[in-house]
Amino acid sequence: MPELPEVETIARNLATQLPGCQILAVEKLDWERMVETPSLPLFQSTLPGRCVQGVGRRAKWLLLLLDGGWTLALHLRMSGRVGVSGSNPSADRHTHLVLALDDGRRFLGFRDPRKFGRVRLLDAGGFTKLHTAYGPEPLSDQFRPADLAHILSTHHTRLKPLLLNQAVLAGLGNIYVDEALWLAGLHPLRCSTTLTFTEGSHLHAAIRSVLTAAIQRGGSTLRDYRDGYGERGHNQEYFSVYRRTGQPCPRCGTPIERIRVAQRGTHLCPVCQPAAPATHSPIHPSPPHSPHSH
DNA sequence: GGCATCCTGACC
DNA sequence: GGTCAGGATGCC
Repeated sequence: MPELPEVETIARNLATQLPGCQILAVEKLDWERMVETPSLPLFQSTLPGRCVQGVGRRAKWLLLLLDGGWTLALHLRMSGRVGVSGSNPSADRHTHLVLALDDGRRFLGFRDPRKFGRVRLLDAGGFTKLHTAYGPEPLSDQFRPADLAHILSTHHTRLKPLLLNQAVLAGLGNIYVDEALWLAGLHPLRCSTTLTFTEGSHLHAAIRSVLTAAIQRGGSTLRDYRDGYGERGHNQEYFSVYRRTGQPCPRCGTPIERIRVAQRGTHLCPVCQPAAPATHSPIHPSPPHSPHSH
């Protein structure tokens, strides 16, 4: 599920509700593999009594900044959902972590039907490691077109897998890569080193535009995603290509195509995003048949 | 790079 | 029954 805009939306919601709250108890934890670090006993014993001092986000991690220098980091992966509620969500079979807050009348719940979600309780060192494991934040003022140009020129890779790589650039997932590449008019299989500086600048602008608009619309809800209040996002109503196979391109009317790139469903306009030029010097002459049969 | 794997649920 | 799904990792 959540990519940068969804996690950012949740973080902003929780930032209005959680700071100042105390974690009373770990009310429920029934999927132990969810906790990556530290050991379960330490996780269970460290949380009670901690106060939430702030809420943030790094890449697709939701960060609850606690007193004592601890950070509770939540990764929602595909189907995770995090929210505060006034009733205890422990009875729900898909809610695997519940923290009782304050006097026990409010609860922070982490629901995840697919059980891919992960939780880490980090000390200051772990917090630093988390930050350095990821590439730049695309919406940061520090992220300039030249920074993307440097990324593109130093990786000899197709655009989509490159942009999905969190260590290279933080926060993009399958939806927003497809949308950004369409907006920039770039084919997902283009090799990053073939882009001109102008194309790279367009991609830089497209990434920021797509993410900013999605945050303004509260994220994209396909199925599981809800914001920190349990509300759906509505950015999915504005998709240009994502899951719009066969529907007209908003720019030129050509039916949107779906291909598979890096094992991910990938959506594009074959006219606005011209096919990838050769990524290597052509050792072999052109193939005898056009790859397009129609 | 490709592929399997971690899981459950929805849809055909 | 098979296929697909917003993510990430590990193993050729």
